[in-house]
Amino acid sequence: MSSKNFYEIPKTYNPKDVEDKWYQYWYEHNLYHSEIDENKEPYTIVIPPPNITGILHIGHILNNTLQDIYIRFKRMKGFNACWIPGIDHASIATEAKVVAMLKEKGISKDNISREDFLQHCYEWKEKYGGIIFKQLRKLGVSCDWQRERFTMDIHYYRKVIEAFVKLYKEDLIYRGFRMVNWDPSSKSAISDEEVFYKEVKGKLWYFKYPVKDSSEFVIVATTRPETMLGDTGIAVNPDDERYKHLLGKTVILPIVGREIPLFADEFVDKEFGTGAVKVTPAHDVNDYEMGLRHNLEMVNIFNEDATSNGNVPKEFRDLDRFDLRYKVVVRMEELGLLHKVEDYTNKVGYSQRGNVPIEPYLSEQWFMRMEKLAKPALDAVLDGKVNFYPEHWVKTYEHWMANIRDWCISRQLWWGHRIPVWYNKKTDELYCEVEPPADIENWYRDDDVLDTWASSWLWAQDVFTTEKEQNYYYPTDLLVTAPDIIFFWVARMIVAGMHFKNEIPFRDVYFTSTVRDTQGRKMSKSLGNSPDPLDLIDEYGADALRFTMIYIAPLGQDVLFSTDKCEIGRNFANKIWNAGRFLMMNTQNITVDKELVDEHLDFTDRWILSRFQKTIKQFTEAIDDYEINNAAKIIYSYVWNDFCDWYVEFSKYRLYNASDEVKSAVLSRAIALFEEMLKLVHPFMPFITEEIWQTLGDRKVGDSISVQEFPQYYGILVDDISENNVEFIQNIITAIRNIRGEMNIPPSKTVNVFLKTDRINDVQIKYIKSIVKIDELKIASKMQKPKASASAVVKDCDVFIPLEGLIDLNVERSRIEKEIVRISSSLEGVKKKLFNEGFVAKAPAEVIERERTKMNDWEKSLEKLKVILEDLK
RNA sequence: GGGUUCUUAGCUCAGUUGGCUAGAGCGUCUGCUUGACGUGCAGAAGGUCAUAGGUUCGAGUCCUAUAGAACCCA
Repeated sequence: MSSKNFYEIPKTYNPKDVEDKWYQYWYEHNLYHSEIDENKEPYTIVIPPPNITGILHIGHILNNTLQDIYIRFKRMKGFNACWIPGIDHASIATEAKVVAMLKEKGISKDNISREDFLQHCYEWKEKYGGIIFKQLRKLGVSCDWQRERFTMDIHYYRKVIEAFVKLYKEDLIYRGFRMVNWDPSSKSAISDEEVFYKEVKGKLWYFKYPVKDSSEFVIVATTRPETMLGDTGIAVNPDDERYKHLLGKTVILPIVGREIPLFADEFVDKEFGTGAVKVTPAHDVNDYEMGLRHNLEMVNIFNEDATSNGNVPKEFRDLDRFDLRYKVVVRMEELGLLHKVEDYTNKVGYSQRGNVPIEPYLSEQWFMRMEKLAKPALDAVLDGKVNFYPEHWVKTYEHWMANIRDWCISRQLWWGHRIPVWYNKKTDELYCEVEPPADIENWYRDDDVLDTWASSWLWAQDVFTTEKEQNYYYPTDLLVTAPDIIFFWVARMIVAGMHFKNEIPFRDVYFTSTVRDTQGRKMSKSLGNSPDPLDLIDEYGADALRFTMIYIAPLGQDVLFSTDKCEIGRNFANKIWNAGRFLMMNTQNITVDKELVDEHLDFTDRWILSRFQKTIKQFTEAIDDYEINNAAKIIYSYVWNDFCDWYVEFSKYRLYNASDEVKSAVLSRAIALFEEMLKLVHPFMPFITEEIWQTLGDRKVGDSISVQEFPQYYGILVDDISENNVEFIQNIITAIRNIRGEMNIPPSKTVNVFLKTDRINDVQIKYIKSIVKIDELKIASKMQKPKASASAVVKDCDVFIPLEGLIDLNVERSRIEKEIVRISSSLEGVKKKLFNEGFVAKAPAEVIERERTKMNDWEKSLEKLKVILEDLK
């Protein structure tokens, strides 16, 4: 967009021509690299590291646009802005992908060594791990690419291991044989947080268990008949009269033939089923607790993949748990012991990763003691050292932290940070250190790796590799993330920060909206309702997508997204483009210095300067308060309404009529203001603002709008008198347009306008005439309403348009009547207030004053309108 | 079952410590090849702020209850 070739500037903005070009430029000139600079205050963001298995989805767009807006804004504000990108090794997800990939090649994980398997994982990471960042570059993110990190980097890996060793030595990590959530698909334990509950329509089977030495049966109800093979007791509520006579007796477990006790336990709900429940301590959390209380045998009937093992009768072995269920039910029916079957809906725990029902399973695992660790992390948030936006997440956080349970951190996987524990082959002695034991041949190492979240919890601190860097950049300033990982990641990062560094990891946390489709459903691959962000960028441009997302995503609310909403951003980009196009067009035959010159300043100039100052202030405050979509609306409205609709239109009068000297001053100022405006827009729309900025002046190689100083607010430029003067003519212009519209006066037709006012000046008159087509403009402080004219009453001015032959008296009468009704009802409200003694006595003086002014204005208007109406009769 | 949030124009949402003549975008209707832009310009229609009480001079805003929706935890 250079002044030399205006006629080549396309009428519509085409992002494809510019976006990749400028990203390349920023990258080549290394504009977003940060180094320690003691003279500058740092502003730091660490990216929530995407999984190496992930691809870009619409949620990433929102999340990363927000981060980019803050980092660009702060950079322009003069901070040493540092945004650290990186990726997560995603232990369980990646291992599943690699296993599947190997399977396709005919390789089984069981047949290759751990080292070979890890080699495949690293190859996978090299191949796919970077994809998401290539995609993010299309979005324009201003990360510091020299600082890209990976959770398995040597430095980071070591930090994770050191943390484990430290916690072990502090007795905050222990090993134990416990019931855990078992994922049979990955054959690994998972944490409580990785389980989600699904409502499943199933059955409730009623089995008859014969009481020993009796003809009686006890009927138990169960949703999981297959587990009966592992039953070791029957429990009833101690208050249940139905079973009191059976307490202390034993029952013969059908199929198996095991003799199991019938006992009483408070836990049993008399209302559920028959009031008697089978107890399977090895395969149910509650039964496990009961088993411990009553010293029951624990019979594990499953292998790691949830097929039946050798602890069940021969013919039931090696069956998948669902086949086993079928077979048990059939056998019970054959035995005449199936009492009845009911439909039953219950909630079943599923593995988040494998999407299969989890199996409560007894195994040896590593756990982190959370209670003590959680306390300082909870306080940090409650005391406001860490701030959540929106604030209401504090309660969720508090609830979780206050009821926290020990965290199962071991995973039976290979890909990840291997637990730094060795066992002595002879003595079983346990050795936990960062470095292996010296006599390594006498030891074998724990096979397990750590839960991925037990590595990423150090992200905010250990992406900085030296102490000096940590001291400078840490704590970071802002974390932008989705609320669904508040426990997984946010909470644990605060725990890690407080424990290892005695310092918060970040000051502010921005929880993003959930992106949904227009029917309110979450975007998901399986629903196919998730548009590919790259397609959107291709169709609308990255700037348009960024702006749209922010514009429709208020803090703390879900956002309903659809492809066509991108038009908001695309149209806005086009508007900016054309405002620039207009200004450049006018530089064709005139010399301009593109400065905010003082020469030939009139009230419209002072008005836009004032409006711009207020916009800077409101915009900056909105960003500081994390009201980011409000900031988008503020800049949108300034650009579109103030700058384009009014200021540009005002400027045409002088650009087309005035002397070269005046033209030059007007244009200089307009361009300078436009350039300042671009800086406000830049954090939202980096590409188009760079494109226009670069061509608006002669820039040095390597210079960029993204490193210019952000516009400052100067209160001295706020000018309420000029704003009032512009509002005055805006009201008059709007009134004239309204009459023309409602009276169906064709645009080709010029009209005469009479203004009854005593406050208008010559300059204002010229602007009015240039904007609305007027033949004759007659102004007087005293005048009679001309015959057959349409009228409007605005503040300080009556507008009359003589319309001999064009006026429809009925239309005009109803216009005026409508206006009378509108004002009357408002006036009534104000009068009610002012005649209320309580109001006058108790309301603040300024409020009363405001109401009085309103009443006076409306009374005057009403009076005039009534006279006008009378005249029409 | 416990917790959090929401209910304002046809749709999606603003509305900051109560002072409102309740706003915006999209959509709808009318007119417009006006020398930046039809991805545009101008004008218009459209709301008893979920319901019922309460506090207050004054409630979309605060409190209580009810109804409905969403999410999180068990």
